[in-house]
Amino acid sequence: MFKTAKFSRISENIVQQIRQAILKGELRPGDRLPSEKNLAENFGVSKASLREAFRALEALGLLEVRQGVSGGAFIQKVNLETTRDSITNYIFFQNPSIREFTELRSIFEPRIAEMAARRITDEDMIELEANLAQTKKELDAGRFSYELDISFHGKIASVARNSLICLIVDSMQNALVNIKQLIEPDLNFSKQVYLAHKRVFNSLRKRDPEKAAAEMLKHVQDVEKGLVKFCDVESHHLFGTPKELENSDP
Amino acid sequence: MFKTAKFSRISENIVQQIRQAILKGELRPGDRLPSEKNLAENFGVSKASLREAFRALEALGLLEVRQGVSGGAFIQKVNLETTRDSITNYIFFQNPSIREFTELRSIFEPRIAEMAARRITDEDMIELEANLAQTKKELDAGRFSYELDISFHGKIASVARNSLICLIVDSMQNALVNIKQLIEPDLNFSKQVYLAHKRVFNSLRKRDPEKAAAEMLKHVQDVEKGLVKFCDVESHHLFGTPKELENSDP
DNA sequence: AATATTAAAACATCTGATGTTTTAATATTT
DNA sequence: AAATATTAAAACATCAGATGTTTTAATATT
Repeated sequence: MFKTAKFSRISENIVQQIRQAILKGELRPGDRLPSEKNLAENFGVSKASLREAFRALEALGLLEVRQGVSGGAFIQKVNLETTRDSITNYIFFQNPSIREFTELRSIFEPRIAEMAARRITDEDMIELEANLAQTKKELDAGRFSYELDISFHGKIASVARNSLICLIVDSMQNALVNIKQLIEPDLNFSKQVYLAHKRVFNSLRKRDPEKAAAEMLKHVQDVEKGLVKFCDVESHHLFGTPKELENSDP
Repeated sequence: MFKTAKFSRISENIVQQIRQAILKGELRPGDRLPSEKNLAENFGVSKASLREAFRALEALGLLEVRQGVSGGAFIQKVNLETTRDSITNYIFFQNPSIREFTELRSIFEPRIAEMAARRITDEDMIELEANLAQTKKELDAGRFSYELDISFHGKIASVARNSLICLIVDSMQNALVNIKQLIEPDLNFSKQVYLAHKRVFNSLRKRDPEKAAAEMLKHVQDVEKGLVKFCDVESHHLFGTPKELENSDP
């Protein structure tokens, strides 16, 4: 099934062969690879090298290795979390300004809200309402839940019925959490977010695309203002000033 | 510097410790970790386990390991390619419909063109012009270059001066290539793309945001029509029908 | 000063032994 | 017969140590 490993690093060669087999459709989610011992023999490499390849494939989200008698290496569908984490890593080093961030969100969040207003079902509304109720509860207890914030935007994205959009929204939201968690949660800010979410929801309930888009745009822009206020006002960057991230030799 | 490794899989534990150290700013791009031997001793693990962790970190784009006397494990900035490949993997399994794809591109490509029209410099124009000239040359030779297509959209995204937008455009464009390469390049389609790019460029040159947005929207929608025509019209999915991707037991 | 040689640092790979997890199969009990 | 407990084997996890390869800084030579 596989060619003998050659070229530079063996594990990398194996990773590429398996990734290609997946992209070509020869290996599919759920498929189990032969046992370490057998596969190492097939590839003509040692167990150690094969295991290094497995760790890389796991990091990419393409493989899951389980112990036990019915265990082994199973091909996996790459999931949202893996992809989002990769994007978060990238954004961390890119260290975009809050302006860049808001610019992007201003582009797609209103459009998503618009789409959601057209496509929302009664079940979706129930879920969003539950989210708002929970958020209110947290707020009354003096807390702000990042999970609920992510989940609100994520739910709207999912109502738009577009998996690509879901990925982007989730990733951006996730990156935002990384900054928000560094800030002491300001209760007034939290309340503003809650009220904005509520206004968006009301527009969705009325199935009013234009209003939904307008409310969402305002929300995104208000969040930016909040972020700029809390963050290092000099830098306006999410993960510290660019200078701090420059390379240093001790 | 590092705690002794505990919990489930040792390599995963090490990956998390190093990733956290990076996100906390304790490790920065260019930093060199101690040698395999020393670091394994520090962590209290075997060389094999440490190497597995290294392979995972390399897959995530966070580390580069080099051989030789001045070699070692160096922390890296996660680059665009790594992130884009991760997104491509996700999109492969998600297998979005061409409609979803176009829907997303319709949202941001026009806005990007609009931004580019406001921010474009003379140097940018020269680069775009060179891209068009090359595309024309290829076209006259009866060829169509995916690289040039990617590069055109990528360049406009870069003119918008927003790294997040660059990532998204590049990723989507990259995923599109995966499908386009499966299709025999239709010369008429190629020519349409070229002419559309030219119209977008002309709007940018005139620094006319509205026109640029309108031309770009039309281009994206025309590309969809082309894709739908070439692809399996039944499925309208980029990577084969969803049925084909279902799990199978041989 | 330029070039060739060399030696050492650091990773790359392999082998084989031992330990741990998981579960299917079996045995036992109720 | 059904529920429960036991067991054994499959498969991965980890380790230790030997050997090989790459790369380059240091040295020697021209």
